[in-house]
Amino acid sequence: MASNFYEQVYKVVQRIPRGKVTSYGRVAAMLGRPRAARAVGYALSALKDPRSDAPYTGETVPWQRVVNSQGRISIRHRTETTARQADLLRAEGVVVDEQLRIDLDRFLWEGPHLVELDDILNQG
DNA sequence: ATGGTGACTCGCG
DNA sequence: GCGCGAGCCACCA
Repeated sequence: MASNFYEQVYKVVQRIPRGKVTSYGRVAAMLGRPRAARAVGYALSALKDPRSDAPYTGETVPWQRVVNSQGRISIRHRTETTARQADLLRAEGVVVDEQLRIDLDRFLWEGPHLVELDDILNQG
């Protein structure tokens, strides 16, 4: 199992199918840390300024597919980033209304089965 | 080691 | 449904 928490977050996020979303809390729960939602958000914010040799960047990790538990794009982002997230999601078919809400009954990704998760974290 | 910092959540009123 | 307050956690100085 990868020792770096951020790396695990990125690996799981990369498995979110196009056109689907999940929440920070759910990603944390998948990693066995149900209360580490904030850390997940922090991990994704770190994608903004990656090291030059970093394998995980905003280009390789579909960060836009992670929203809050209410199914809303976090309004705490900088306005421009929020708008970009909405655009990216709409571009892949996710319906985002004017209040930046997404219907989780339609677009929520339930996550991988336990056996798959093990492979994701170990192999990637 | 210690404390500050978020792209979070949940429970209340 | 909305705002607030209080936990919670990995990172980094």
